[in-house]
Amino acid sequence: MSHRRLSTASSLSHYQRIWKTVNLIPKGCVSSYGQVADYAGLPGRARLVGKSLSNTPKELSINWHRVVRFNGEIAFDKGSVQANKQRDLLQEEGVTVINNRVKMKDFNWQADLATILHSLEF
DNA sequence: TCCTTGACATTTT
DNA sequence: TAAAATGCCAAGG
Repeated sequence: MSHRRLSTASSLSHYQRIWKTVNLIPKGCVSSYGQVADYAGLPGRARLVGKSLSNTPKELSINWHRVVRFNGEIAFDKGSVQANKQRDLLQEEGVTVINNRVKMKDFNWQADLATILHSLEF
């Protein structure tokens, strides 16, 4: 194969960019699907973030639990196995989860541009 | 190529 | 505060 291009604008696929961005979220912080999409260079593609996380290969070990909805709500149904798992993982990191929801004002990740630009190597 | 789905977001009722 | 309507667009069938 002489030349293969995974996507039009980057050598990284959308999924790979998303996984990489998610792993930039610091311990003890959370981010929203839309925010991750923006930082990954895919504005307006929040749903794609969810899709890529659901398709994450097990061997990649992504910090999926640090991604919640824009209002701080955990995306899974309250009381579901997945929601409880995510809540436990977050609380282990010091993130308070009350009624299936995180206080975004307190825990939302504020990334600086330099971190993003440096980490995504484009 | 068309149609549906989705771990979402924003605006309007 | 809550629910509904809309917008969004890559993937998969």
